[in-house]
Amino acid sequence: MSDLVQTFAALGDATRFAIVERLLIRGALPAGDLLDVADISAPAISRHLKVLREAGLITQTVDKQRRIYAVDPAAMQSIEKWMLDHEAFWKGSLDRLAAALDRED
Amino acid sequence: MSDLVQTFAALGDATRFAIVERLLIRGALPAGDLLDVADISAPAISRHLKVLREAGLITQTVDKQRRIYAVDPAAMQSIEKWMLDHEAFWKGSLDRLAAALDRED
DNA sequence: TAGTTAATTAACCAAAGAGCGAATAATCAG
DNA sequence: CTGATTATTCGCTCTTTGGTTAATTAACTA
Repeated sequence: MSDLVQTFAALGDATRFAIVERLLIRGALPAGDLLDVADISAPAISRHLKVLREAGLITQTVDKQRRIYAVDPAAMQSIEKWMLDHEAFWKGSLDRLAAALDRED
Repeated sequence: MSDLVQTFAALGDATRFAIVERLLIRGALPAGDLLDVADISAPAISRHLKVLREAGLITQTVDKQRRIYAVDPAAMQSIEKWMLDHEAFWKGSLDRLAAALDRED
């Protein structure tokens, strides 16, 4: 599986998406501060964190008995790169659509 | 499940990702021109197309007995919007990293 | 040392997902 | 009408995934 596919797969779960969003908004957080993103058990959250880590979306640093998680900007950049690689197709299509809508006036 | 999560989930499969990539590069194609993106049966491809359609990533138009598929630019744009919404965090982090690397010279 | 906090790993179960071959639907060509 | 083409839906199996509770690891507190 290509890296990007794994990245998308990791984001394709509501709980993991919520974890990433919170980390994007609040910055680095210990696992304990992520327990309430969904109404599931701590082990379940821990497993989601592992999936995100293995997909390269988040990094883990150890501080005493705490594990601090943060989004890895490189993963976000790889998504952005893919979008830019295909920008010519989808962005142009939107421009043409906007132009078509304009002409309807 | 939020629309965006469903979009990511749809892209988080190697076969479906390959279908979307081909459609981005070549533009609209009939189902038959997508059969060889993976070494699986036609029914399997058909099911993947259905998942992509239900996620809003591709559109289907009927032409005689052919079904023509194309990427929906709106789906791509919703991904791009999410990236931009959080750009301040991850893009800034990369800038800071680049600056730090520059200072190492 | 005993107890508490923070988080993970282990063992297990149910549901979802991805594959196949067979059957079906719809159109086209003779 | 018959047969070929294009693509889908159906019924089934097998694997993966996401959840649970219980047990474990590691560090802090008194």
